Amino acid sequence: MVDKSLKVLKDILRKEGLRFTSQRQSVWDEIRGSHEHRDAEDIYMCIRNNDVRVSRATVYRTIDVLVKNRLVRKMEVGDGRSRYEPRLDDEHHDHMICEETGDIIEFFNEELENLQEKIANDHGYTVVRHVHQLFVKPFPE
Amino acid sequence: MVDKSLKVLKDILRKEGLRFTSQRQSVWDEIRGSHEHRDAEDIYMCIRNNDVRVSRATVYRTIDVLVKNRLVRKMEVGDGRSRYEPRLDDEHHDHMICEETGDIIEFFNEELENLQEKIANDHGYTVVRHVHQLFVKPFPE
DNA sequence: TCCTTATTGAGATTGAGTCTCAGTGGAAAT
DNA sequence: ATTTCCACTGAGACTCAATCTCAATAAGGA
Repeated sequence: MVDKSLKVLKDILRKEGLRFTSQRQSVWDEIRGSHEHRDAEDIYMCIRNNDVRVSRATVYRTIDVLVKNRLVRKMEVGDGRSRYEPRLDDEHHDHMICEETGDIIEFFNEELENLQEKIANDHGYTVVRHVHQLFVKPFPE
Repeated sequence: MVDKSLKVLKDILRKEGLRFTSQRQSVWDEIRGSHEHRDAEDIYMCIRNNDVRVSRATVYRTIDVLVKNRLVRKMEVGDGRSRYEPRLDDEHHDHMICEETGDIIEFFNEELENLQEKIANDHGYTVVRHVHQLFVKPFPE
């Protein structure tokens, strides 16, 4: 598990002609280790709390590499801070954000995906990626 | 047309207990006058170029009022600058953003809207608002 | 081990957006 | 029309996430 993820990272760095460093490993480990949707500062602080020396700049730089290589997904919730989540398995999902509790629920709907592609096609395009967020509230009762 | 939009603005300001000022009128006129998706700096500069004295702070403050009162829709494209568009008629639409040309195409699909609500309902929520953006590219050839 | 050069960290910088506060002006009351 | 109150404005300071700079460090191939 750990070794496999490590290999994934090393392979990507090699492919990109980048060096494997302990900082890059720490950032990847930190993001991979939880499925929450975390911001860069949180990731940075958690790494530091584990007594690993790393700078904010390196955290941001490493995240960029991970996002570009699809190991991490970047998302905006609307408060100015980007959130990150690992994407070990390549399954895709969208997000439902509760405006009352801040909870983030993941969902996936095949029909929705197909509909999107159809709409794009109708306009002469094909979908490269998409952002779909439902800002919701619990049913009254 | 102009008078009607002006009345809409005045009504909202009155409702909110706010005063009608020439700056607020300028900001509303500027946004209302084009259907493009513009950022605050662009709106600010265009007003200044029309020889109207207004500050960035006032542009931001006025946009907030307009957004809160649903005269203007705010959207993020992912580059850190919010974009704004007028919503005179209350029709809703989503956006398709071409990653090659930067073109922004508006679209609306009833089926999509219903599907979203259904998905939220299945999780015990109701949709308050949503963000749906398709980042697309033209079909090859 | 040596050597090249990518990487790092500390801190400066950027840039969108917000805040402060003294001066201005809208508009209600007279 | 004048007064009076207090919301509004502008200039610029400030915030905060994210990026950049550059001297020092450390991969990792030879």
